[in-house]
Amino acid sequence: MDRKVRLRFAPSPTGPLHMGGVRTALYNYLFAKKHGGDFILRIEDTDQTRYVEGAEEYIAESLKWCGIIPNEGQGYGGDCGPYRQSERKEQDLYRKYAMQLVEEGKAYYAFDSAEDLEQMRENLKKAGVAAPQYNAITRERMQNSLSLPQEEVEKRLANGDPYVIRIKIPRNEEVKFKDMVRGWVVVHTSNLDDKVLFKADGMPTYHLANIVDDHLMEITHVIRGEEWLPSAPLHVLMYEAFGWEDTRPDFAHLPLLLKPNGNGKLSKRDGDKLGFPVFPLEWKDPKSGEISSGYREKGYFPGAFLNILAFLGWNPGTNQEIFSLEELIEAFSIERVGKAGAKYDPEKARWFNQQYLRAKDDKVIAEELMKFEESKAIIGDKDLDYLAAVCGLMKERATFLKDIPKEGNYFFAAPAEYDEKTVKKKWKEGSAELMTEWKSRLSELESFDEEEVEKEFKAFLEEKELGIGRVLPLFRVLLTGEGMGPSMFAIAALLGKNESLQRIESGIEKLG
RNA sequence: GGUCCGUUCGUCUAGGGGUUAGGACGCCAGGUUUUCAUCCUGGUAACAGGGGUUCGAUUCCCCUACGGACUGCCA
Repeated sequence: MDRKVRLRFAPSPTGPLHMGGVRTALYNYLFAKKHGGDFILRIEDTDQTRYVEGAEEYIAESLKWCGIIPNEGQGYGGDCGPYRQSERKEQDLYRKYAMQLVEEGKAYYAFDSAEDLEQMRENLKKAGVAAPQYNAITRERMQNSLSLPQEEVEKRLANGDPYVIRIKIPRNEEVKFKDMVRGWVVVHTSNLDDKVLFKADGMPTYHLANIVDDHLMEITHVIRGEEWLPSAPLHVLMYEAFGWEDTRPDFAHLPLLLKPNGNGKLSKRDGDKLGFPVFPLEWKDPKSGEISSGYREKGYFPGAFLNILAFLGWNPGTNQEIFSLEELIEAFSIERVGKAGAKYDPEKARWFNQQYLRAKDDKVIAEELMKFEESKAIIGDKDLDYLAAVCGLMKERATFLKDIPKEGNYFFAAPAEYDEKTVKKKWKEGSAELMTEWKSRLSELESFDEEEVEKEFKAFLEEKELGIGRVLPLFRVLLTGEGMGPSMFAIAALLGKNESLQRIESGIEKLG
């Protein structure tokens, strides 16, 4: 087979995409790009009852922010559209395929109501059956085109009685397929039930829509979460029923993302409870108005976010950990995806972002910083060059972009208060005089750059016969209000002569 | 309950029949630094348990335990 590699990401717009979903999208994207293939975005909105306002837009925006750009699909065009399943349904596409299976005896009509089904399950449970199924045995007692006389079926159909179409799972067969990450998986058909393929509302279920669309869109590889593993045998059976086994995509089921502490998979609820986002972008629930934080708003770089995600379940087999998207494409291979669930570690996520921050150009950081309103409020009208210089000094000690103006607020305004601990420890009798003297020394300086200030300071120390620890903290606290920070001489130089002198003066006044 | 999937330092993981079981995050200690951070050096810490197979098993097989997913006219 030398078909063109084509992968799709097929989320359903039932809420914001969470980080596990983004990882699935990423792996699909990486695999596609690695093999020179297509990456398609398809919207699986066959459940009208679960439609959530804004969710589809959220998905699109999230992928854009991450830089996972489909080259085909909803919002991107292509020859296999529409890419929204609710629109494909309009063409009666899915009904046609479901009917094909009915006509071939591989699927059947079922007329049972929700109550009937509930009743059946309850009865079976009472009888000691732990997992009641609609299957080869129970369907005999239900109302369907396999159990009812043909005239009755035709009558009901003609009558317009609501019905669904169920797949007729073959008896006593082994379903076998080779998962790209797990190897051979074998399931006996006696454990499978007659899943609904086509719903009473005229919509296909996930299973039907998924298989039909993957086939029509010529998908070659399906990479999805482990939660789909149990229904993979059903899908294999469906490809066989349709006679599409030759072009059936290969499957890969990804390990789940687990919550950092305790057990269970990472859920939407965990994030803000445990102090980290689970969503790429901030999300406001349209109904409850509840806000969930996002990586973007928290200050993560999209590249760092992707890097974090890539390493949750995959590794390159080398010691390299920092990968650009291009490098990920180059290095990715599905064989190196692990089988076990990965606990998400927010600490390591922060480390990744720190690495990205450090590697970035000061000017780029400065520009990106201006995108955050809260940062802009601190920065004020300072120009970009100044801001870039601040970033240069601060980025080594920051994890997020926004830390820079927050922790370096003294670059933008004179300190309003002075670090208590430092003042208590260092500001003593004679400190005011000492600093006044230092101030006059500074005022005589002709060029006020880092080297000059440092040279002058050293000379001052020597004259006074004082240790650096006696004087520098005073200088720092007057200029910044802090007891720690980057090089004092660089700070002074950046603030400039006037501002520095002024701060010393007003500081001395306040501290006495 | 049933079916399926999984199990190497606290976490992400490499490795794989004979290794001092490697790296990264975190943590700890030391060095550098005016301070904090960075940076450097070092340290802490793991093959779930039990049976096989084998000269030898963490690696292969089986069982147990534990964890997870699924078990909807949801996806």
